[in-house]
Amino acid sequence: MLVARNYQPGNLVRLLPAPAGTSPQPEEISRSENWRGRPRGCGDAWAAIPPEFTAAAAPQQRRDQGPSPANPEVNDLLYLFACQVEWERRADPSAAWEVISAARSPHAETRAHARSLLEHSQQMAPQSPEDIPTDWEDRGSSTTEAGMRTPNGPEIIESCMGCKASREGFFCRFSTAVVRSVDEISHHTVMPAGALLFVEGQTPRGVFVLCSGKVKLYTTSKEGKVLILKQAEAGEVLGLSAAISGTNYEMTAETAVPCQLNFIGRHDFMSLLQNQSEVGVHSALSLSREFQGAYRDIHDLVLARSSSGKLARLLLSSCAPPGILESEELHLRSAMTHEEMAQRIGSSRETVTRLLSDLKKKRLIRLEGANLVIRSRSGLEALAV
Amino acid sequence: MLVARNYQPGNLVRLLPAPAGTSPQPEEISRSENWRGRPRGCGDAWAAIPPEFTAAAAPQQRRDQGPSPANPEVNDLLYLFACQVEWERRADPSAAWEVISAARSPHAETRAHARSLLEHSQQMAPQSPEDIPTDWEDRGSSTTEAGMRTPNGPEIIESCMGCKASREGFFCRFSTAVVRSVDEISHHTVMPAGALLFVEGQTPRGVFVLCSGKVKLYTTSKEGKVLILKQAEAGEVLGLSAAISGTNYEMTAETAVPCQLNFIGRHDFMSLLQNQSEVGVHSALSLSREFQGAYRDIHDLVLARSSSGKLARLLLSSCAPPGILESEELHLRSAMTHEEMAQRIGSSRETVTRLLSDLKKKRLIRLEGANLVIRSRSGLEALAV
DNA sequence: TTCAAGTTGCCGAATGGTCGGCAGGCGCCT
DNA sequence: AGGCGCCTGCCGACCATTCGGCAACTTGAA
Repeated sequence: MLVARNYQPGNLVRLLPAPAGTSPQPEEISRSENWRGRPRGCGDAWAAIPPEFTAAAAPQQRRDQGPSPANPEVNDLLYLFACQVEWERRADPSAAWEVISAARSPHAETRAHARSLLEHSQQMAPQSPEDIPTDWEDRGSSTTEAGMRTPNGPEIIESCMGCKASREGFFCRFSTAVVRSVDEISHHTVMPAGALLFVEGQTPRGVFVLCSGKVKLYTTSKEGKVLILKQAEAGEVLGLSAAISGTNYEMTAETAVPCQLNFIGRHDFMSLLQNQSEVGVHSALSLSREFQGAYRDIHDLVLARSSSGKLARLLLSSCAPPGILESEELHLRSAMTHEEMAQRIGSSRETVTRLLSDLKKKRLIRLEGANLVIRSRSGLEALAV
Repeated sequence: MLVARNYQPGNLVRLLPAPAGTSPQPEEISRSENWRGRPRGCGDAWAAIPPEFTAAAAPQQRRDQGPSPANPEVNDLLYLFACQVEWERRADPSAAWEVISAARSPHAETRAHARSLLEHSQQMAPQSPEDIPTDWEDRGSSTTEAGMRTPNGPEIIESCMGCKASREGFFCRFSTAVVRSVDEISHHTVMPAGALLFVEGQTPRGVFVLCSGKVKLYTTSKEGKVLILKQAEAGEVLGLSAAISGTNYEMTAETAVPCQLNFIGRHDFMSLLQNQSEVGVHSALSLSREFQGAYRDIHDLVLARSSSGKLARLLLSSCAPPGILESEELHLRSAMTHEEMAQRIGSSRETVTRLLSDLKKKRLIRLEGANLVIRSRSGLEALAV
């Protein structure tokens, strides 16, 4: 079983199979290693690529990019590919981090490319946790706050047996005997915000039970456009459908806040599923809920006549659930940027900005500093159709 | 167990809970009873409504329709509502048929309204098969070919035990013991094309195993716009997620061709699910596949930059799977109308027509009478991104 | 404090899609 | 055969959305 580890704030942690394949294991990348405009944190990766590989890279990039003559980004893309090759050939984690970092680049094209590299590179069999590279922790030391150990993080769950977090409706609400079996095959981990649990297109390695925290689930189009499908809450399972059906992950899972997670390898999970009917029932129930949610999303996203309805629905759904004691005014500490809202409703940043100012003009919403106030809940509901 | 029944060709059969609630059971409506412009088949339903109910209907309609003064359809909508009331008050199936018929009306508004009525009316508990109204079969006698018994229909499956249809990958591919349990709680039925198995928004009554045939699954927006989500093939289960999670059906299931179906009531199914881990595994597997398909659809439908890509993908997916011996030219006996294509890609008929003529101009496709020939598979694939 | 990056707001131009309508053609029913 | 309804194809107009770019502002890091 993996030990729960804590990371320094200010670092990005990535869960990746190591180059030779590995059970999910956290790796870090300094946030100051900004992707665009040449790497700072691991500038040697580029130089380390043998010439024959960089040469081979060129046509590969061209094919992916299509005919884009005089592309100013071609060097960056070449660099990315080189990192990828380096990562696979030499098991160099710094090269991997480079690619991962690029996958979050603000530039759609770069993002799309990095993701496609990630997708193809991670198709490896899981490996035992013992093979964690010894230098993964050293990476953190280059940042300012190296070595700090979760100053005020949540309580760490070491075992499912005495778990306080599990509540009614949680996937892991099994009978004691089953919890024990689950615990035996579990890998407990803590992830900071921004960690990638799995990437769209990867072969499934297993399932993640989200003990606490929130995880963003999204897909990316070929052009790099992002669609946020849902935000998973504590008690949900992630990657279940891919693990069960054996097909590639259909989306990417990224922690939105620091999370407690419990990883179960696919093989272990499947045998549990076959032997304990309770697990099957819970899985079927979780999948059913997810499925219904997915179809509700399709309905809302595809059949909506305009974006304004989708935006209104998004605003309503991101504030507290409609209790009886709700007044018309609803405050929501919207940490969402316009960009993120756009990604949730399958639209563009521009449209969201325009629609929000429309709503402000119509006095349906109001801005109070960083957070948004719904002035007329019923008005929004009318818009949401 | 319900007896497998056969119906006359040329009739529409609807699976409905009878007004007092019933186990799913087929009812018929003559295709010649065209909905719009006043009922022919059951014109008495309108007259039968007591005045106080038709009066009450008016504000109800207004609320649903919003401010639409001088609406020429308001009479039709009133009539629909009256049928609905009649159906519920007097258990008059002919009134129910009227509503159902309207749900397939070519007019979006009428359709939307009828569906909303259906949704709310069918929220009743299932009832035993013995309560089949005695006159349901008489209805068929008003049509030209009354009494005919499947002249050339498929072989009728009476029991799962000796079932020849079940193949590898079918949901019902259980071990012999489980098949026997399933068989005991199964209701075997045959449905002609156009039967509604369940309607979006209904409370789940159970699951349908599709033994043979094809079933269209779709959702409808408030405005009556239809989105065809998928076409289920033999061996799939329908309504699984709703039955398991207990939430309302998230879509409507309508047979596209005559189908052999096997209905299992929700209560029976759930106890089977809890007792037989095999059933849980199969359910989880089916749900996983459906789920992945749903997310693939979201990805394709929402993230596509334009409709042309979606249309190209639709054309490619509706011809034979890409075998190795495929030439560039692919014939597909497209029984799809432009309207239906539009509903599959979440677009409008107009757009599909225009895109198809574009494709013809670009010599990527060709029309050979009723069916469509793909002249350049690779060209389409390039479009499909 | 200063700089850099990200976020927001706004503009005009372009585009792709929808709406509504109309006419021709085809097949089905009477 | 005639009539009817549905499907197709096409038109112009309109609309929402997107794109690209730019400037002001906020925020966090150096």
